[in-house]
Amino acid sequence: MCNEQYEESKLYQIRHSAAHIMAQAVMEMFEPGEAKIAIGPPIRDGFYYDFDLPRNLTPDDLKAIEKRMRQIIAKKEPFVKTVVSAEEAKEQFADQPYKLELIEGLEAGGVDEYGDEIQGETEISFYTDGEFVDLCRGPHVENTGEINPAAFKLQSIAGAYWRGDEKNKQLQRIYGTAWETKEDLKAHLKFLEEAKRRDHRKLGKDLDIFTFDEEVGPGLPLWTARGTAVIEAIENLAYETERNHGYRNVRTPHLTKEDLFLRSGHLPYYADSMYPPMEMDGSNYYIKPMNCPFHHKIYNSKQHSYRDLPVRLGEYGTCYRYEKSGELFGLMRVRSMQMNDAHIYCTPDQFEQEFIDVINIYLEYFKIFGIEKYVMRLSTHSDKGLGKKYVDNKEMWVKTEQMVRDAMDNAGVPYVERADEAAFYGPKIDVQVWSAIGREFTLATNQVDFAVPERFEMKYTDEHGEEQIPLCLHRAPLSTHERLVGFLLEHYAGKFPVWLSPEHVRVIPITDAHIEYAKKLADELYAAGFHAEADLGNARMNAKIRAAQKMKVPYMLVVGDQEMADGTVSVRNRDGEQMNGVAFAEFKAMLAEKVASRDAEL
RNA sequence: GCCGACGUAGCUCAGUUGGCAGAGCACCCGCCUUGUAAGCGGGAUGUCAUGGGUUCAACUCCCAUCGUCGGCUCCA
Repeated sequence: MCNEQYEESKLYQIRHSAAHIMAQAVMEMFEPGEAKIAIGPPIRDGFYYDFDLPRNLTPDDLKAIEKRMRQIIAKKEPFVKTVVSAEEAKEQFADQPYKLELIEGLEAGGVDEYGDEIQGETEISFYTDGEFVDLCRGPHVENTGEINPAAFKLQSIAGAYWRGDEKNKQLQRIYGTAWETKEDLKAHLKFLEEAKRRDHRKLGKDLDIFTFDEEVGPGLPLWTARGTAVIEAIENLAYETERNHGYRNVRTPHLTKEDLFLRSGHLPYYADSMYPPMEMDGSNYYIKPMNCPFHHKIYNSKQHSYRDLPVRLGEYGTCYRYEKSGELFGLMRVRSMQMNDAHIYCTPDQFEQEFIDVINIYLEYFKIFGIEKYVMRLSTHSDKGLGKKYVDNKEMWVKTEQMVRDAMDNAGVPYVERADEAAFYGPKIDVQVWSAIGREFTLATNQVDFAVPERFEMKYTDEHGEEQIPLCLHRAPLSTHERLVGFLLEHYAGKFPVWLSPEHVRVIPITDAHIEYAKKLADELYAAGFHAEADLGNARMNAKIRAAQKMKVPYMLVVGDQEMADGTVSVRNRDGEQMNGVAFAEFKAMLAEKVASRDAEL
């Protein structure tokens, strides 16, 4: 459901009304004037309300609040709208500082009670149900009885900064979910359970892809042999694709003197998210949080003619960023990451083609991975951020943003624009994707950099023999290994296509008599470059098949007397399809073709 | 970093008012010699996250630290 439809739906009113009823129930828990209320909008699947309370809420409180909400619902109190003047509003909420701030915002105009910009006349209104009055533009259901008492549930308590600013006071937020029917609620809770099963953190453990260890440190994943197999398949794809698009690979160190990051301009902006420096021989050395400046130095290591451009330097570089502890999230936000990085140096004339070529690389990858739902987002600067978040050069911002728009429009690639989301050195196209369980991620990025080439004094000689400054593109179509594998685990629910699979094939002997043969086949497959294992454990064949199924191994080779006698295998795929009497050489050839083709089907 | 919850075997989890640390799966051993999603029997498995404290006695109560999770903030 798109936003506009949602905002006009009954469900939206139900959730909005449930938020009011919840606030009412919370207010009743405290002495008059003790509980301060902030805002409480509907959100996807539910609603929340923010409170400033004399004590912290506990999970037990949620049960009591739910109970009280059901009592309010039973009263069938009508929701009544009253349009008031700013003065009346201030009088009503004299002891509610957050509401007063909102009213002042409404009075000043241009901003609604959630801080979003609004157009047209600002009308201040109340919604009243029973004893409870809230500053609200509505709409709501007719009366509290329209909320199904069996179709809502309070879910969690969280801290949330007033107006989303960490300099402000942190409020207590209660999240709830509300639906029209009990069945809808049950379905939603079931979906949440299902999402847990498809969570990359669980799948990563079950499928033995990666692990974290407290002694190693938070946000520092360890890739197992199986995980590394997946990563290497991705790297092969990247190297092959980039080769086809004219990239050259480079390699750079993990450490550098601070001078480099001072020149790049990163240090003043990002020192907080870098690991602290190591002092050595009178210099401060930093572990690299990005690869860019190294590539710039490689560009600068020799002269360039316009005839050499574009120069495209690629590297799967490992970077380290000190993400704040609360920001870490499985493989999706980590402190060590290997980026599918590359920098393209080109003339302004070449910009459009280069930019679109990067977009085309995305599209190639999305096709291979079967990623159908994505949104390209053009992130632009904001004037208020100039000189702070953004390089202070408005002319270049406006110019490069238009260059990106033109490139996207001319290529016919749809995108949305979002202001105040750019990198500090230029506008960018981020690609948002959604995993199978609905989680949104920025996967790929394609960034224009008009600032750094000048800082690094990068040059090329044009056809008139004059020195020019190139443009730079930063791009990471496959994101980082960490984020991509995390995403793909959820995207495929662990059922990797054969070419990406951590284990292509598992050989299963039927009895002890076939162990040697099974081992021989697995060794031969491994030597031929496949990820092959033999299950030689003390268990029945059926149990071994079950184990392989649970690991989502695409192919199982079951071998017994028959197969040993005639040099064949019984091929079973993870969809349960079975082919008996396949010559081993034939299977090997089929697997080789399957892996090379990157075919999604078994 | 902030608010809150949680941390017991490799995994998933139980553990009563403070009184001998448990189950299933996995693992190891044995039996069976098996034909496409769990054969049977036996066995080993713990710094109850870490460090303090209270107590005759702490997995259990208190404090601190570390880590994870749900959010907020952030994501070059």
